[in-house]
Amino acid sequence: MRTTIREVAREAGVSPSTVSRALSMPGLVNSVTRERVLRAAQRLGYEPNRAARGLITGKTGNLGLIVPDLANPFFPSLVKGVQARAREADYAVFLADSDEDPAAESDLVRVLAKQVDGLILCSPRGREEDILTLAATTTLVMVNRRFGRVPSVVFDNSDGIGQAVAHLAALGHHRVAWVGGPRTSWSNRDRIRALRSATDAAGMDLYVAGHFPPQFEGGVAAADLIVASGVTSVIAYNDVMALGLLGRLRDRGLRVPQDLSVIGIDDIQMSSMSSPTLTTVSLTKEQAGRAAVDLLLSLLERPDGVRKPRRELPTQLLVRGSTGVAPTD
Amino acid sequence: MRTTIREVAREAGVSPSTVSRALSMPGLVNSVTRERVLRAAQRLGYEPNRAARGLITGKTGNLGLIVPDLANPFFPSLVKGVQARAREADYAVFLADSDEDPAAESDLVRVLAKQVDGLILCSPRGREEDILTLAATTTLVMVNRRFGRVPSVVFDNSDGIGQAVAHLAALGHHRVAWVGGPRTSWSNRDRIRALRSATDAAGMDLYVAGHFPPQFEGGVAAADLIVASGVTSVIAYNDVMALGLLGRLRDRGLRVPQDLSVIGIDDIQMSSMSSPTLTTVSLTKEQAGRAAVDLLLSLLERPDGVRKPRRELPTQLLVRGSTGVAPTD
DNA sequence: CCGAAGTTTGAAACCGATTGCAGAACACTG
DNA sequence: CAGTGTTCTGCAATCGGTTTCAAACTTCGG
Repeated sequence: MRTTIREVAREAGVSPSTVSRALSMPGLVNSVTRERVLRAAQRLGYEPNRAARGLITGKTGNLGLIVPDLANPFFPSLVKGVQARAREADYAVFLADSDEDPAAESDLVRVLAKQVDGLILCSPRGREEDILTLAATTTLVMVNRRFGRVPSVVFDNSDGIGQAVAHLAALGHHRVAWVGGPRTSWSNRDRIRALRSATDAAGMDLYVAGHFPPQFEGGVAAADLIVASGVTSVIAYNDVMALGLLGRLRDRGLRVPQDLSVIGIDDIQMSSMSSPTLTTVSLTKEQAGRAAVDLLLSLLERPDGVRKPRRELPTQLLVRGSTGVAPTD
Repeated sequence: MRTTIREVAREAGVSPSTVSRALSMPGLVNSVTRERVLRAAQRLGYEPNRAARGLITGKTGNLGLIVPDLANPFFPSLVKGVQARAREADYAVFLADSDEDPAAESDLVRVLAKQVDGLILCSPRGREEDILTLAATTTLVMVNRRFGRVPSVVFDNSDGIGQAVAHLAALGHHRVAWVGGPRTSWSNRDRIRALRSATDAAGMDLYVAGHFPPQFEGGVAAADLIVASGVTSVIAYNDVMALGLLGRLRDRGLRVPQDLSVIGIDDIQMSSMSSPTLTTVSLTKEQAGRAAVDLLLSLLERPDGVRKPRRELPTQLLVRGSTGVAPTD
């Protein structure tokens, strides 16, 4: 049986109220009494019961995190960041994986929302109105998506993709292809917009290969289109797809980067392990997790007066082995 | 403000006690009353407050899951399984990542243990006595490790590795190397034991290349030892290491599987995407997550009388592109 | 038709904390 | 020394459920 506040009170010779105050509003209790209480609590190994506290304060001390697919290597890093930051702030994290299923997602959200103080939601494809409804009743932060006044943490795709295009231009490339992710994904739209303006500015030709599932197979599927299009360089929606691309290109006997330069986005672990290693726009995924928690916590503290309910995280091109000078042909 | 049991009671014209009973012990209340209560609850969208319920029942309805490193592709699958099964049983899951740090781990455990009904622990390297102490005060299930009477879910390494050795033997290999994982990891010890008895039985020579970190770099580091040892085949502690091995072998100009056959263990996604694709001992990771939850829930129901507090999951060799007939030389 | 047994229901206590309110103790002012 | 503030502490109510206990009402056998 766990020790209760009453036992601590008895041990310290004070009332439970005093114990409660000594622990959570130390200023309100005489310093010698406080000392006595703290020692008693220490001696008995007392830790307040969160459920009981939550019952009266209305706070649970928990955060919820919903991701579409943990198997996608982007998310574990994010989760780690959320986890770590939440722990520092003494919050515990409920994790839910919606398996890319919007229906499951809204169920999860509904169940989870009741048990947490706030939610972090990665829902690249959920309907905007659903999210708005949710945001009206729950404190939430979106990751990797932005619309309306919903607080969010996103990456500065523009900057990273700008760097990538500049890198390709510097290597003498004039034609670049885009291997797109899911049509409905916010970040896919954001990235292609960024890419368009970068290639326009650099005077490069852009070939858009359309939309593919954001998995290895998606990259494989896109490869032949890319080759046929006659570009000398390609940027993929994410690293996993870029790796699929590399695999298929190798199978077809094309050399990367001699024949074709390839750039991914994300900087997942595997991208430094492929051969050639993958040049990629690195996203600070753990940072994003931490930032989302920070934002959420400040929203919980003062629901209205948060200066910047939208955070944008830096991105950085990492040049590795999959990009090289354009073929002279 | 959420609707409380009292509002439902008023709406249905009964007392709160009756509402409580109608919902959680339906047999104890008259069927027409029950109907009325259920309809009222429905109408008001009532959902019991878990904290309040937990306060009196002593149950939280939550499970805790502690993994050493989410970035290791083995774990996301496990987490998904745990998640999915827990949701079916109407439990929520607290996830904690200990970052491979045993000290952090015991902190996490202590914090988490108070907020959950039971814990699932993946702690390949934690001290046995710590885990035993913990098991004495908390209902817990270990995954991928087994000792004492602590309930556990493990894989049948023996079978899978037996299949791998038989496969190699059938291809004409007589010498096989083992690329070991962390010295202190339980599954590493279990696997090498299984491998020893399989190679002995098959009359094959076994070269043990020692211990390496269970990451890509570990496989890279082991590669040259393997080559120098003159074996024709190699089994790695896990897929990530096997991929590292493949990478380094390619860099050195060796052909897989013509010069050397490589087998991994885990069947992570990436292993079907490498080139060559990786022959591997497939572990049913999601199954393991589900099994751990099942075991945990049955332990919670009847703390003593669980027939089999240790579950062993099947393993299956998947033959892909990285194994072939032994070089004739 | 009465008493015993069985059903249903509600009142009230309780889980373990927090907090509004009021009284006690003490210091300070005039 | 009375009067007025401060500071500190305890009582009791409260959060939203569950559960014990007993009362009220049925049902049934004799």
